[in-house]
Amino acid sequence: MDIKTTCLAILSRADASGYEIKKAFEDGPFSHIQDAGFGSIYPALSRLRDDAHVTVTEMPQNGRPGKKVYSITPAGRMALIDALAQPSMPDRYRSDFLFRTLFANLLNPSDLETMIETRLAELREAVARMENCATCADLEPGEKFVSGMGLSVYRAMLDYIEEHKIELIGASLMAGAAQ
Amino acid sequence: MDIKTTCLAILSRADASGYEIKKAFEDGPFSHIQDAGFGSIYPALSRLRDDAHVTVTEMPQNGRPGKKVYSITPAGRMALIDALAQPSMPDRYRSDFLFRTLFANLLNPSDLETMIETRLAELREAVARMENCATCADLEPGEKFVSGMGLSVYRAMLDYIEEHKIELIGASLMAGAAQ
DNA sequence: TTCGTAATATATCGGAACGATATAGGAAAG
DNA sequence: CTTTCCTATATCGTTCCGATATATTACGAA
Repeated sequence: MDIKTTCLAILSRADASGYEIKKAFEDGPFSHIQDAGFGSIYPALSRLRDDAHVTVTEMPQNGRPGKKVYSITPAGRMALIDALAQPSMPDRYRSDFLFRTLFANLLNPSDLETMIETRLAELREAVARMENCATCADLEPGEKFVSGMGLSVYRAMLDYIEEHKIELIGASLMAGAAQ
Repeated sequence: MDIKTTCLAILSRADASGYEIKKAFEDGPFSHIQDAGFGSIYPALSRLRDDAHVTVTEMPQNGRPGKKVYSITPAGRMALIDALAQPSMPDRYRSDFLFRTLFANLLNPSDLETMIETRLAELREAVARMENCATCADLEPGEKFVSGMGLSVYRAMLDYIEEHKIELIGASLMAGAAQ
């Protein structure tokens, strides 16, 4: 899914500025499954404007740099529907954390343990945040599905690490003793 | 984790050609957590050679374009250990599939169902492949940990989609009827 | 009060990475 | 016998992303 389509999709829900699109990637239901920085969003919006898939309305905001609100056009909506109907790219997961665990023998055990505990804390926080989500009751079906999937996956990771971390640390201790 | 470090890590296990490094990303224990194409690997190897972190031995292979076997140097090993000790980047997950489900209302129900069944088939195949893994018994601890985590996560996804797909398709049918 | 920090807001640059593609011989399959 | 697949290296253009620059408001701390 390229960034142009992603921006179009967000704009199909509501008009937004580049900044608000960025926020949608950070906080909203997209946060766990897509990401984009300003360096991707602004060029994408420019190209979408060139293609007449969005229009821009500049709103002078008393002093502050004028807020540029982007709106999807009918042509943009058609392009979006077309792009969404195409076969989807396979999911991609990149994990520095897991890559490092593969080379746990090159890490000293205390660093490894710190790394694991940090990850556990992050996962616990993510799970807690998603469980106590105030707006979770009145989400629309698609958002509920994605959010539920996220929670389910985070729980699986959390449980797995808690159950098996001891094996990993044990192996690291033995590797250190062998040297 | 940049590609240079990733290549170094693979070379720390065994000498390899660029092609073999690519295969390690496709088949090996790395396949689910890191990826790189030739367009990333070859420039990375060139830069590693410039930094004296690897050496190259060209093996003329009776006619075929000479195989270039890369070996990690002591300096490379130190750079690797240094890089592995640094705090890890947060995991990143990108899913076209889940992004599309967020916009299920823009898809027609039969396309949506096809998409979901395709994903279920992929997940079932991945789980089956990991369960019947011939070499799983004699994996080293780090590889066992990562592989087990992968299996656990794939199962969680599979179960979740099977349990909740009906809600998603139902919502899509209603959206179609409303139009 | 003044200072610093965070939030709002847009935008660009350079480098890293990726997909597609070119090249080429050997092996296996049809 | 010919097409396709596997081994193997390499580059090119596009896309992407992190870092950075700029500017104003607001709020709390020193």
